[in-house]
Amino acid sequence: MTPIVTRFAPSPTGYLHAGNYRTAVFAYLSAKHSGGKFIVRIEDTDVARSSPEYEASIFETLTWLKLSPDETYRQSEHRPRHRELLEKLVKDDTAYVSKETPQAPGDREEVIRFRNPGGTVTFMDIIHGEITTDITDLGDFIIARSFDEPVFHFAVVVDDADEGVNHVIRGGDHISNTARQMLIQQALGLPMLLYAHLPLIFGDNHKKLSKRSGAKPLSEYRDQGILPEAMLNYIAFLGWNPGDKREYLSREELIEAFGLSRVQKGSAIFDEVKLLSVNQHWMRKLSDDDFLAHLKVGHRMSDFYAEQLRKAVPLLKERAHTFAEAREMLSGELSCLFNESILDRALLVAKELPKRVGMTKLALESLLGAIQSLPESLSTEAVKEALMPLGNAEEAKGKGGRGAVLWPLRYALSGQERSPDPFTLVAILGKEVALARIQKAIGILGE
RNA sequence: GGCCCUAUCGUCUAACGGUUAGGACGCCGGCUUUUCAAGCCGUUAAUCCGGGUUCGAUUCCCGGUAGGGUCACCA
Repeated sequence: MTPIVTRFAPSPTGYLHAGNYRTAVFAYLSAKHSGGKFIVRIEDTDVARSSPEYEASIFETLTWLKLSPDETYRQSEHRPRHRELLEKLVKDDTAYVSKETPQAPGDREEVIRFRNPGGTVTFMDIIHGEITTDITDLGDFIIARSFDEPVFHFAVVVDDADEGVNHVIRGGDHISNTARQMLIQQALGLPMLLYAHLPLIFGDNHKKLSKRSGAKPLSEYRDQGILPEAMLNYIAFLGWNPGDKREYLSREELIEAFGLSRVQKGSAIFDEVKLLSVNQHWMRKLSDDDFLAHLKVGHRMSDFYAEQLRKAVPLLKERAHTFAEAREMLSGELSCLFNESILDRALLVAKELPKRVGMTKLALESLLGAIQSLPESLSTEAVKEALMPLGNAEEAKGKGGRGAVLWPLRYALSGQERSPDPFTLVAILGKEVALARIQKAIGILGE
């Protein structure tokens, strides 16, 4: 297979969103799969709208997502070359300087127009097959505002040729631009390119994802704690699949499996819920150390906190879909692992009081003994083994069943309606803390 | 509106012209260490419509419908 040299060509007029990113991903994957080149070219021909801030943010996001380009260019750096070819076209009379009546602010009195030969242009699209466009009603389209200010269509064609691009992989919204670009290309005697117009990605509103329609900047997903692996995996599967049953592929596996031939024709809707589940998958694959690093909780923490945090990692992996969510859990449903003053007397009493304070107290007291005789280093399994008999005994008696002892235990330890199961709590809290909390609960019940 | 593109469960998708139309995510239900989460099991749910071609169309062709894209001195 011939190596694919392609480019991702964002204009620095906004941040990257999932729509842009997906084009970048498919281009990147195509290039890497074939052993070719992935070029990033900043299309900043529109000086008025471009900004260095956006350019920086684009590269920053690309770096986060690990889509490193083999080469990068800035279109404005090619002005002299654009001018040279613009002059050539005018000299050949395939383009001409045209007097204009400005229609809008910023419009020039003179622009360069391409002589439209009329008729139709047909090209073979890798994804869609043959596409024919009628160019007659395009008229003599503008290719530059002046010799030093080429318009997108012109600059793209020239740059692609100069950079050795052989495949144009871009969003389907460019289909109608292709004909005029090919016209310029032919006039310049440049080599033909292969085109792959990707189906668009829609938002919930079933419209093309765009800044305007409120597509989130990718940086927001980063801040939310979405992993680059997850983003890549999810996006790659929007409009493509490997042809087998696999759903979770790493970067390397994606590069290996990717091919434009399996790209979907129809557009797809970006589904955050699915993204979340893909992210959870990748979070779980992280080592505990890496997980902790991604969690980014305060650098200065007590030894106790650090130790508890480490023990909480398996619980977080089990529960959280993002790192932001994990952080919330740390101060919410998992706070009982860190905070000493979690017992809420009102709740404890309210839940158990009306009928069976006595029973609850008894259950807690028997638990006390059982935990006392536990070894110092605890595993959830060992705790369960030691404490379950108490629950089973209760079960045999009927009435409240295991819940009659398990629920008070869990509640005495967590002080919360929702928490990890009681055995895990004992194991993570340790004997000393567990005993203290149960004592305290007994005290409250005794009042 | 002109031109162009597209059309399988709610969503992402699979299916050499022959399958009980499969999977994943979500939803719903059940089980489990009477919570939450996770896990396991299960249920629900789709070939847009109409014509062809064919022994046989999700699949090929045409028409319709619907959705989308594009019609800049933005990219």
